[in-house]
Amino acid sequence: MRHVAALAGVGIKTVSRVINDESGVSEATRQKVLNASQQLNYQLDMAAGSLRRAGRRTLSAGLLLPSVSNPFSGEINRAMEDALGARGIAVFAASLDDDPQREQTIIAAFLGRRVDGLILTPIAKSQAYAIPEHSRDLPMVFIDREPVGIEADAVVTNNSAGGATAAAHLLSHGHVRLAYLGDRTEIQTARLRRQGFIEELGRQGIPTSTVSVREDLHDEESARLATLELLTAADPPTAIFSSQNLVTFGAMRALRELGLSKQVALIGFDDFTLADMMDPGVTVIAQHPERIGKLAAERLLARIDGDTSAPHTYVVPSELIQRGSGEIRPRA
Amino acid sequence: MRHVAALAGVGIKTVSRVINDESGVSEATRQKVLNASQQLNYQLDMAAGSLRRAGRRTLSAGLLLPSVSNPFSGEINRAMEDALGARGIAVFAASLDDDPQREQTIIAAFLGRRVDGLILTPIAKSQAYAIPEHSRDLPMVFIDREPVGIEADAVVTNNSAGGATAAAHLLSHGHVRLAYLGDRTEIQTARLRRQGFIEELGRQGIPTSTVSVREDLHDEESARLATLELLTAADPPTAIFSSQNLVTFGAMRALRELGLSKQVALIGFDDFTLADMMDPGVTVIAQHPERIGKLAAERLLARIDGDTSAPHTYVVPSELIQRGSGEIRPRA
DNA sequence: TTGAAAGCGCTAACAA
DNA sequence: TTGTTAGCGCTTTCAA
Repeated sequence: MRHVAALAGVGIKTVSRVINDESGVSEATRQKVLNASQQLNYQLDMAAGSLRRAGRRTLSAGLLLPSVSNPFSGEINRAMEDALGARGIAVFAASLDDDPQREQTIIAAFLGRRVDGLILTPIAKSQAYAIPEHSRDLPMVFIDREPVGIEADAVVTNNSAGGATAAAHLLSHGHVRLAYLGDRTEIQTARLRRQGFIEELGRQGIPTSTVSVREDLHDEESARLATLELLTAADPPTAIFSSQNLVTFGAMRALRELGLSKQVALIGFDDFTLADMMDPGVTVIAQHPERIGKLAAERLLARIDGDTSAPHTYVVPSELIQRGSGEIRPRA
Repeated sequence: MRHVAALAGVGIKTVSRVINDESGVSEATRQKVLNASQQLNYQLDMAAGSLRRAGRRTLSAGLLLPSVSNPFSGEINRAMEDALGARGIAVFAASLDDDPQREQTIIAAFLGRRVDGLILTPIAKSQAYAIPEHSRDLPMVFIDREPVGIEADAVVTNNSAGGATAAAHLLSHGHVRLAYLGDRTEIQTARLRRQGFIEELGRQGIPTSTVSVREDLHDEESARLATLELLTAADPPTAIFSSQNLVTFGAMRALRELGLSKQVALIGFDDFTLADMMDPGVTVIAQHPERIGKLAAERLLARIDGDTSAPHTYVVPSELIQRGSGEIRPRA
């Protein structure tokens, strides 16, 4: 900037004014500065600027996701980028891998970079450790899961309603013996999906004893094995609700191995690519990651802009998408 | 930092030394400083530090991808995060959407944040515009496609070899009438895949006239329509090579609509989730995004560390994965 | 309309 | 082993 000022023959503050599009610069001076800055290929250093700027905005935000390589996270990441990018905010994304330790490490790394805000899927049992930062005015929005031990905005899918929808849908197709295949029970969303599913069954008079619940399934293989066991036992279920993508995949594999894909109903939580190309197409309770991401970004921007209203949890509805597997009726 | 120094009753430089783990601080002083910094919940401001630090490292890097929401990019993003994160480097990722305009805008945004390096999938016809930055010592590594108009490291899949492998595989299963379904021809990788495919056919004596080439397919629907046309015309191909994921999906849909999934061979470039669960399983030429990402990150780190050897293009081999669709033989 | 001076939080260079 | 001073590139404040 000094160099530009020298070349243009003006003061450094004038250059700053031109570069930042502030008013109060004559057109002639403006042109001189613009020329000089082009000649020198000048690039404003945002970090240096934010050091002094009121509010100290760095125009960057941190995004903590299960893993940037998972499609659900990818959609959220993209929605984030679009919404924040429109305001000139760049986003640091990082993967948590279900590791509470990482959660803290990454947050520290982002704080060190003085991000203007944080959007995160909480992993640790409690986010109370973040209270000092949050109350120090660092905007935070939680997504997918509500935070524990701290009051902050959150944007989540209506997990229990999704589970209930799945239950009602299967019941309406005549099933009585049902199974729930769930992820690790320490995961809040998994618990809510189960709860919604089981409660709806209860409301409709299905005794708990005829519902098989298998949990702590966190990958395809464990889900496949659990499904195999379930279906080869005495009095197997005629319908399965799987609480998550990988679990759904495992269940699909087991059904195929047993030749039961067209006999046993299946509803999976989470939509996935090519679900309609399976045979039968896979009925799912779809989440809307792009809406979640967009809404979370909007909340973050509002907080950055000074919104100090009470923290609120925003719920994005899930949606039943019928593709065949969920509409299979039990054999007579 | 001043506050910490005051509270600990030491000089500011001593605090700096402790926080940055420099040597030459007595254990007693160290503890005093550590205590004070914990009490104040002190967080080092990296941006301020890099302003003065020799080399001006910001410990951040920029990653430009087709879209953070696409699975291939997601894998690369993840590999990047792992490799760079191990060195304390945080990554800004951004989506290009095949828009050359965006490419420049985003690069400018990253330069303004003084990233230590840039990893990018080039979109624009030429990257010559980046020469000033690159020669000004900004490390850059190109991935997926080689840059044009600038000399820099690149990490790419062996696209033409992948195309040739597909051709050879189909020929070895007795096909004579083949079709190539390609993405936009201005995309370098698409051109290379076609070239490898066609050249291998030539080498094995297949006349060009028996090869149907349909290009400029950039989404599922256009690929589906092209495939339908191809298969319902006179003398249809008995084998299809599709140059990209979405194109493969479109071809799969068309084959299914016509009831030809088990009659017409299909090899797709790019692996995808559930490819083995299709009926038949889809044979693919798989790329290795995680290897590409890792290698690119390593090259970037080497450059950041001062490697000044001549730029080089690294080739990551693709891999044929047989799952059934590519092993279908033509009807007698 | 323009610019000089101070200072953001930190590290380099040097002095004690 | 410790501390002081200068200054990184910018914006703020205030004066011209």
